[in-house]
Amino acid sequence: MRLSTKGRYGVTAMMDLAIHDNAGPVTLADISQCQGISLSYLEQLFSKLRKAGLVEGVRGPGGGYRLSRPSSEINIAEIISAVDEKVDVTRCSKEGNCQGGERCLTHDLWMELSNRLYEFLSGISLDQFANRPGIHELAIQRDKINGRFILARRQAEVLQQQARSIT
Amino acid sequence: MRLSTKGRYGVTAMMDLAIHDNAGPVTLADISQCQGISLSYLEQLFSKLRKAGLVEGVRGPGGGYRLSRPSSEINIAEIISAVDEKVDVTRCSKEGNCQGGERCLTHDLWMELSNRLYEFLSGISLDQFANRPGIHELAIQRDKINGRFILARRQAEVLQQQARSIT
DNA sequence: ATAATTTCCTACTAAATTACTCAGGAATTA
DNA sequence: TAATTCCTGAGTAATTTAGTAGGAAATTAT
Repeated sequence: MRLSTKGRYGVTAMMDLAIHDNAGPVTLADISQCQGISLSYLEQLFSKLRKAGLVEGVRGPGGGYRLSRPSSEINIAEIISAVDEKVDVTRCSKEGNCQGGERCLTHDLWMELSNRLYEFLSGISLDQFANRPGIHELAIQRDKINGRFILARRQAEVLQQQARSIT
Repeated sequence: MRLSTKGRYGVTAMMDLAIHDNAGPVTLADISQCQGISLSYLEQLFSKLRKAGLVEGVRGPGGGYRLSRPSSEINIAEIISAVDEKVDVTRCSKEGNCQGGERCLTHDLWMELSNRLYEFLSGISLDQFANRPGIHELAIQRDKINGRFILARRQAEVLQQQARSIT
């Protein structure tokens, strides 16, 4: 059993979006800098996440990515199977050359196992991790260290809009 | 998330041992032929299974492998982590360059997730699959098709011993 | 004693996957 | 118009997977 870096990156990045969800879109440049993942690689991963309908991209300055659903409605299984290829079951299903029922036997075994695995992972939602006590504070603290002022930026935008409405 | 062929082969082969457990050691040649896995590759996998204390090898004619514990005391997690390398957690633990607590955050996330995953898989024992209704009959039927007379062979041995004890 | 059968061990290799880099295009905002 | 961001595709080095090859050591049957 292997939890590939691909899947890890995917979930970690989605965690990041979940934490900064109320503060506007998150840029891949920020995630790249904070987590030490190459920007282009992140772009490829997010291309898959977007195609799976998990995130939405916003182009242009001030843009970035945001979750397309609330984090309580996104589970780990979805993320991993969007980014990684799906768990593939026995050869049997591909080649279809079941010999005397034997192949079908192990086929069923793996079907059941991967189903149960999927069920298990889909029972864990993103917000279950993102909303754990103390995490938000930690995230803000870390953002400051990494020179990532997403919340401050958001606040500045709000103030600018207020200023505009006055003039 | 990927369930590598390595892990699949491992579990499938162990299933085979579990099913034929009461009929003496199972040769890798039999498994190789039945499941279409290369013999040398199986040998490598079983080397790992043996080092993990899951199977015992018996050399010479009539030899093979047998489970070193009853199949009810062997679980899927053990097999997979014996054959596959272990689930590795974030880079953090390796390089130890946690920046401002951020890396440690995702580290904890993955630790928890992989722990839960491991717990889940270790809750599924080998005999849970091997002793499902109808499987034993299917296995015997399949063995005949593949020219695999392990039960017959065992019976012959018993008869020979009886014959010897008479003379 | 010899031959056959099996595990056991090590080193090599082709194919696939992973984790990137690079080079640019398209949309949006300042 | 310039800057910023997403978006796309093509290429690439390192690693892993899945398998070959060749043999040594232990055991049993003849």
